[in-house]
Amino acid sequence: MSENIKEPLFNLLHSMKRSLRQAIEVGDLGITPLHMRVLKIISFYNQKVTANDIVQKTLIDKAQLARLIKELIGLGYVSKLDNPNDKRSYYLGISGEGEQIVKQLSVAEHRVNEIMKTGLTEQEIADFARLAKQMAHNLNQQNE
Amino acid sequence: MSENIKEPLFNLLHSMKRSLRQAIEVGDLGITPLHMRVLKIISFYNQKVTANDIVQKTLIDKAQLARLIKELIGLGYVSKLDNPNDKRSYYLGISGEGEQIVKQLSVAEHRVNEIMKTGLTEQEIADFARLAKQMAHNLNQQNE
DNA sequence: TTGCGGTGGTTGACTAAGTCAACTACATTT
DNA sequence: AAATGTAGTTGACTTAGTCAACCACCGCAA
Repeated sequence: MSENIKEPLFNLLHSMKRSLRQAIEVGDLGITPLHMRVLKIISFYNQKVTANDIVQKTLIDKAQLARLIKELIGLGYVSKLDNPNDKRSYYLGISGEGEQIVKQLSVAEHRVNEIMKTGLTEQEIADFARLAKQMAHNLNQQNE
Repeated sequence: MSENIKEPLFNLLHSMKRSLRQAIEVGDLGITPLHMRVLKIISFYNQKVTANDIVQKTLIDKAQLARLIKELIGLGYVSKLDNPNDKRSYYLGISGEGEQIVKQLSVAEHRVNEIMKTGLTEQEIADFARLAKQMAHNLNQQNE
């Protein structure tokens, strides 16, 4: 009988979310892990990413994302820029404060990342990430 | 720079939860994936498991678990049995209907499991599970 | 060129999941 | 026996995730 993968995965995610939340709360400012996730993407693709792009990348529901972005804008971390090619959409840019937050919280995230990797080799980490991607891909294929 | 493991993991969990929910909804009866998770544990350790044991195993918050169990009892899938050694706690038993549900939904879960494993070797699956456990363990160590 | 189906984004209304604190009842320690 | 600890419950709340309806705009085909 082949192993059930879900249970360890649920456990891992749970622990990870808890650690991340704790790490992030230190320098707190109304930011949740999900805000952080989105903010990092916006930071990375600064002014070259639309809400819809983020939906594609993350599979976050577009309704939820619209709200997250509204909140990030409300906090002054993000702004909308007109997209001259398509008046329905807009590019997302990050503010100086936004960058601050990303930088600051990246440190915390990195710490969690390192803790998580304790006792594992780079090869194992890479394999793990590869397998996770593959499995997600398998599941997503199925649902279309 | 070492790879960030969180993003693929978040994606995988997201896809997995979605698939599971869909798989479970087919034969629906007020059951969520989390109910299922708890119900399976109760089925496995039938009459030999307490609420607190489940909290230890899963890290589900005890408040949340109390409510889940109340719901499962309300649905007639689970019952409480007095624990003669400790009047504060009780053992959890599963009913015939409960077993039915577990059996039925295990099929659905197994299907999702198989989809997830497409193109991976048994060795890779085993490694993946091992690494997930190790990482969860690392994180949990840290938080005490 | 208009009109029609599709897409990006927003809002409403909701369910599921997770958290924290306070409390009850019983157990253990000292 | 008193103090301290633990199992489970309840209240009140936050974070995530989902679905449907809608608007403004896009692109294409008749």
